[in-house]
Amino acid sequence: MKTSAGTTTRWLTDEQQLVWRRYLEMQRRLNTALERQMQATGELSMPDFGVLVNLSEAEGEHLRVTDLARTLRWEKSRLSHQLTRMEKRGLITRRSCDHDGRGAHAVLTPDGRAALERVAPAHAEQVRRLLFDPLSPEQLAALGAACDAVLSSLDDTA
Amino acid sequence: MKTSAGTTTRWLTDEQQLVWRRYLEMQRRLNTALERQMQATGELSMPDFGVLVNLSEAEGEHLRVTDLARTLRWEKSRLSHQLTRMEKRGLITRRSCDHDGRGAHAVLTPDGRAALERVAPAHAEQVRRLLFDPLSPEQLAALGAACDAVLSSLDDTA
DNA sequence: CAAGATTGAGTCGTCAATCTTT
DNA sequence: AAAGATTGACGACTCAATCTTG
Repeated sequence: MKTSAGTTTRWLTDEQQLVWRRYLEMQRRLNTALERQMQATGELSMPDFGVLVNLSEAEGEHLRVTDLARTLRWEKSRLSHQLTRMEKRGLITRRSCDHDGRGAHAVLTPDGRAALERVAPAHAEQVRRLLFDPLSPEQLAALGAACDAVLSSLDDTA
Repeated sequence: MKTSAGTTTRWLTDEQQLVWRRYLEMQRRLNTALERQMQATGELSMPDFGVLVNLSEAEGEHLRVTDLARTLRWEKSRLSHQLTRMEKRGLITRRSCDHDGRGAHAVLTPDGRAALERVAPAHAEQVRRLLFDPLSPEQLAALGAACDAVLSSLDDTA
């Protein structure tokens, strides 16, 4: 785009511009591909999958909603909506908390666990194939370092 | 997650797992931060911004809907919905095409251009600050190379 | 029938408001 | 009042269906 007059904005360099657009495109196409396959192999969305993974890794396959929200770094309302949709489909149930009248637990159902196991292998394969296979070990390390650098900078700001 | 028995799935290595989760988190938090600032400084979303940038860069500040969809690599229906919302807010208008009765053009309005110019400097600053400032030149190059590698692999598959 | 484009239904996500329990 | 959680309204995206013109 063209710049407006009289400002001292520091724009992106040409290389940064290019990388930024490529990054956005990669992100979107990767997401689309993953979403589509997950939908096809097990009628799950990526958010569904994230919730199911976390519950399956938890002791007793259940978690307090707050803890789950913190682990996923999701907003409470987003998680609540998500759990409502997943409950409607029988992937999880909600159970009230013993020691805290305000609290609630999300519990993995057998159906939820089954869906997860149905989907997980193909998902792992696809992530490997689409993201990691194309990367050299150095590029993998660089990507990891880049994520870390950006995340800690985000932590400082926000 | 735990693996089911009897399969030969090749899972991700520990390092890949870690990078993948960090990548997902970076992606989401970066998007959230950018969306929020764009909303705050100019009542625009990232998709709005993408459309406005492309129109502003086009000859005469208008594009055929098909061309715009191809440039953005968006599905037609997504773009159509997006244009409807933007038209309702006065950021663009639609004009029918002279030489093809089926065609339509999306045209940047003065309001749309104003919104773009209002938002662009802070957006560029933020992308630089959140993504590029934390990266060394080597990391920038590596990220670019990683995007290219993944994208060309996606091109081969899809 | 192909291509260009729009529409409708359904899911996902955010924000602000709400309700309950501590 | 603060913490835990839910709800409603609205924007964003996908898929399938539709409409119109070539």
